[in-house]
This record gives sequence, C-alpha cells and structure tokens, in this order.
Amino acid sequence: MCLKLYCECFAAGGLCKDECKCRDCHNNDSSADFLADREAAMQRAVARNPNAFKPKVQPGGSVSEADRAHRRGCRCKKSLCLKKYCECYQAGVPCGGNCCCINCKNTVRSSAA
DNA sequence: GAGTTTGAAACT
DNA sequence: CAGTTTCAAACTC
Repeated sequence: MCLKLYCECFAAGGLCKDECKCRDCHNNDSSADFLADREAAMQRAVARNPNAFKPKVQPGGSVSEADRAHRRGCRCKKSLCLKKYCECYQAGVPCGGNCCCINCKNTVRSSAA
C-alpha cells in the first residue's frame, strides 16, 4: 500500500508514482480516498515516530537527521549484515551494540579501521 | 522479468 | 515486552 515506513516513497513523505514496486500503491493521487488514507497512515507513522517526516532541524535540535539514518540498529539474522537488507549496511555504517543482529559481519573488528 | 529471501515496521 | 504477520525491497534465478 505504501502507507507505511516500509515504502521509501512514504518514508520520504512523498507519493508513489513508479518509484517503488509495491503491490497496491495507495500512496498516489489516483484517488482522493488514497490521499485521505495516506494522510491517515502518515499520522499513524508520525505517532510511532514523531520525526518520521521531519528529516532535520528541530526547534531545540533534538534528533536531527540521525533518527532517519540508522542509529536504531539492525536485526539481521541470515544476511550477516552484508546485504542491503541491513539498515546499517545500507547506511554504510558498521553494526554497533544497538544492533540485535546474529553473525554481524558488518563490524569494524577485522580490516576496516 | 519472475520468483525467492530477508529485514524491518505494523499488528497482535 | 515479546511474538507473529505483513510489506516492500534486495537478491537470486
């Protein structure tokens, strides 16, 4: 549906045109109902993550762009964090202690400095 | 290009 | 809080 943060389009705060390959993109202006549902879904996303659609700069400077990046850590079990399934790997950042990943090969304990 | 796999977000 | 399901994307064929 692209009405969740799974969707890069939705996560970016935009509508799906043909960017993604989702099943039923309700995240478009094809129907007014979609727009209404999209807004409702967006509000839910904001409820879970107040900065979901706030990429940066807050009056006070709390989270900035960090939240959107990777700091949550990944939970990779099979990919070993060596695939872009891993948000850490995707962000180009090694897995830290916040990661719950198994067999984390995306650590800096070998070759990387 | 179609299908399988994987990880994360959502829901229970 | 933990577990299960769903979803969209990445990876493979």
